[in-house]
Amino acid sequence: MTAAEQVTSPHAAEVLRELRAYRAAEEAMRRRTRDSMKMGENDLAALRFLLRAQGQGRVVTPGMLSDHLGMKSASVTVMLDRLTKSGHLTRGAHPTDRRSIAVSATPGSDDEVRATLGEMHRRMMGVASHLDQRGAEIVRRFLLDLATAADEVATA
Amino acid sequence: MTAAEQVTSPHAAEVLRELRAYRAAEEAMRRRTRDSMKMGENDLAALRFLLRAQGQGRVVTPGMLSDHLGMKSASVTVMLDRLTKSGHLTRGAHPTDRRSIAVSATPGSDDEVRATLGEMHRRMMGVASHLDQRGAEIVRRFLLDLATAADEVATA
DNA sequence: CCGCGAACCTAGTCGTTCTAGTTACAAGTG
DNA sequence: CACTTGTAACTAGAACGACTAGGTTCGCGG
Repeated sequence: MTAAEQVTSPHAAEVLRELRAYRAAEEAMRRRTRDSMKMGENDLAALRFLLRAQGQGRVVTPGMLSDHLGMKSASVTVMLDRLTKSGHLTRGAHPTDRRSIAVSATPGSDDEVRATLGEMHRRMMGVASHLDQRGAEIVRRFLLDLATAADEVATA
Repeated sequence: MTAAEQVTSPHAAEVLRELRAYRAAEEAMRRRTRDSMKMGENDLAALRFLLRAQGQGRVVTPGMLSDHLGMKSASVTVMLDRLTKSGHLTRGAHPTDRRSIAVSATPGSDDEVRATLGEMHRRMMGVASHLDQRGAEIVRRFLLDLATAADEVATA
């Protein structure tokens, strides 16, 4: 707005506008998914985390979900109750630590999430595949710089 | 994972990984800001919307916030109560429609938000400015395609 | 074998949003 | 001008989700 900001190149503003538009679109998509599954934000994030870990054969405990989602362990317990009652996951015995618990997604939940987020992932992969090697490098660098910028804000 | 997805170029996966990293970083940044201001997500979004509109001399009504944030008007009322009590905004008379209300941010609120999100915006602008014309076009196209993909998922 | 810490759960509270219903005003019609 | 319909915001009350505090069970080191 001020004269000092006029030094920025005109196409930079275009890029940021497009970035905002993408973020809005993705958020709206995520919201539609949550609404159609009648879930909260954390519930869906937990399922995604769970499915990804399961795909790699890793065991997931409530504590890991607590760390990953930034929730207190008590809140995780209630969330697991909720998702268990809705049939999205089950609690089982932990293979090595009898204090702990192994959380696993039900097959139905797996299908449900893959049907929506998997579709999204495929499309995104399609978009990214249209980049040639140089384009990919440019985009990658751009995203990396943005992430660095975000990390540095309000941290110093 | 399956053989069918092996057709995607290897650098595409890299790009998507970077994209996820950026989204996580931005979300974390936003969360830090919200926590430091002790506000909810919508509260902060409302303030940003308000400040941007105010910068353009536009009048903001509760109804506009309701539309923009996807909240019910009743929820907006409560949110305005909250933000008024915390000293971030004031309610005033609407210039033309006496049914309506003009919401405006307090100077203190303006400073507070600019100090954090303005900093973020400057940094993002800096990153985007490092792109040359061709790079900007590539990134812009990429983001536009992603937004289109998100829009089309679960809509058909 | 005993105490300490870790992992999870239970109970109670608070904050945020929603639905339903109300009041005040605007706009169009005879 | 009187009347009807629609719009803007608010009030009341319930639902939902996350947090704090306080158990319970179990692994581990002395």
